[in-house]
Amino acid sequence: MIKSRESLAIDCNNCLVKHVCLAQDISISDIEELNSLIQNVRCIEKKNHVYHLHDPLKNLYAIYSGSCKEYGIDSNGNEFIVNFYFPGDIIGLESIAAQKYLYYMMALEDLQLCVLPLNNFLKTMHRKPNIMRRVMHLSSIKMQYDQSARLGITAHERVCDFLLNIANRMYQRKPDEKEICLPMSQIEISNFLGIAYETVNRVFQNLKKKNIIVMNNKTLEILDLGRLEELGRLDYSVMSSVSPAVTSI
Amino acid sequence: MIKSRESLAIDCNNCLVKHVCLAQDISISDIEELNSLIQNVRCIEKKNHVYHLHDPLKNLYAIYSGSCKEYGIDSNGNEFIVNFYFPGDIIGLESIAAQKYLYYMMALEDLQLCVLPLNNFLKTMHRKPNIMRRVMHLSSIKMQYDQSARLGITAHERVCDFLLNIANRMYQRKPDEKEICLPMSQIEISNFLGIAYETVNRVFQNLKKKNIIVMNNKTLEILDLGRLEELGRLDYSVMSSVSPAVTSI
DNA sequence: CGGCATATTGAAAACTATCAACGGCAGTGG
DNA sequence: CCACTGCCGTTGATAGTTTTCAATATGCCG
Repeated sequence: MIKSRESLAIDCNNCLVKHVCLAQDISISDIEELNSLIQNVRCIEKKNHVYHLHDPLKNLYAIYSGSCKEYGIDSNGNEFIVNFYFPGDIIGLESIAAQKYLYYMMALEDLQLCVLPLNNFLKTMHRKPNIMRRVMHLSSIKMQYDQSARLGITAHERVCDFLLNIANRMYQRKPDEKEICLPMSQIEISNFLGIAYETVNRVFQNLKKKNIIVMNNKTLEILDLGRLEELGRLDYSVMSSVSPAVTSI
Repeated sequence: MIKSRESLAIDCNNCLVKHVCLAQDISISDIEELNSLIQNVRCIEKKNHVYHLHDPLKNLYAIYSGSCKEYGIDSNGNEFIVNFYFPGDIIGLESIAAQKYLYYMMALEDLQLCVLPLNNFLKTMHRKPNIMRRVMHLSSIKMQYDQSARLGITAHERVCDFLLNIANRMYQRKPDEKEICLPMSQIEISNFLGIAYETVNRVFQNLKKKNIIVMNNKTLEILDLGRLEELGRLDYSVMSSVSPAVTSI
């Protein structure tokens, strides 16, 4: 379950998502500092947990591959999904203050996580001001996405904003990929957006009928970005101009 | 409009909200570092802007007194409120990555803002690891609140969660105050929550009728916290146990 | 193949937004 | 000082959207 980074030949220098992760804008010598900080990779199979609510927080994680969902259980015993995370995202940031994880984190696909021991990470930030700046930068982007992820009012707007958000983040990661793989189910999307899953499905059907998107199975392709943006509420031009880095929805 | 901190006798050591701001958990000698970093206070009258969308980001601000709203204009020209901020909150964090402000920030009441010049602030964080840790801590709390502020599904849940969120934050600031002053209008609450203002009003009327809250003018008192929590979705016990510090909704 | 989770669709019920009207209150200007 | 104006809060009636309930289809996994 835990493997050495070395055995998997994982290195911040040749990482496919370093441009959205810690290593962006960091000098070669400082990247070595990251490489020595991050010794291990945790591998977690689909549907397994990275951590549970209230587990003591010892590590943050940077997603090397795969995706996961962050969720809690409300007072009625129902799951509520707080966020989805993708390669390059840092997970655990919102739990630092509490020193224990505030939510459950479950793999949606098989996950490879670069392990960031929190205390050493803070020491590294202190030694290397550029890494500290990079962490502030990534934190800032996460705040920006968290604040604006849920702004749409109607179910249509919410679903369109969700698709734009995901598409935007995927574009940062792989600008050439037209097809987006959605690792979460429609039920999970509906849960995240706070609307009934039948409604999510109907909005998807509607967007398909208007030839704005195509979907088969889990793959999504956006045919008409302009019209999707008209139907959503957010102006994503600001977001994409920020930087090629994203931490969360 | 800009005054020296000295002339107003403002000092992190005797600040009324230092326990939710930067100075918490910081040694006396490091607090002097904060005091020398923060030379000025910006005073802004009610309904005036702290900054506008796309202004270059040179400063963060710590709210010394007053409150403000963060908002944008959507593609239809309508205002959408992203967040509310109160004394002790740091504003501007989500704009660091973009190096320009991502939203408008308007005073809801007369504001006094401690000015944190960003570059010097980053240098201070580098010099003083405990201050860096404190900033990470406050960032973490902001993420936590941003993620969980909007989780309710129905209008009732959303309004109740909003009240719990505000009450929680006010309790951190003044544990003895039973009455909460809501500096924003019902219209602004409805805008923030993404529901019609008539609906917000009806929920308030309903909560009053059930003797869960009392409201006159802008003051709110929660009579039955337990029932309010039942009606909301979030479990705020986790939040309040985190730490006596909050950065945003 | 069987069993289970997810996706899809229709119809009815519930909820929320919209439209409209009115009262209160503060600020403005004559 | 008082009328006037505009913003905010309040309430009812109606229209529109979304949820809920129900039934069926599809796809995945052992």
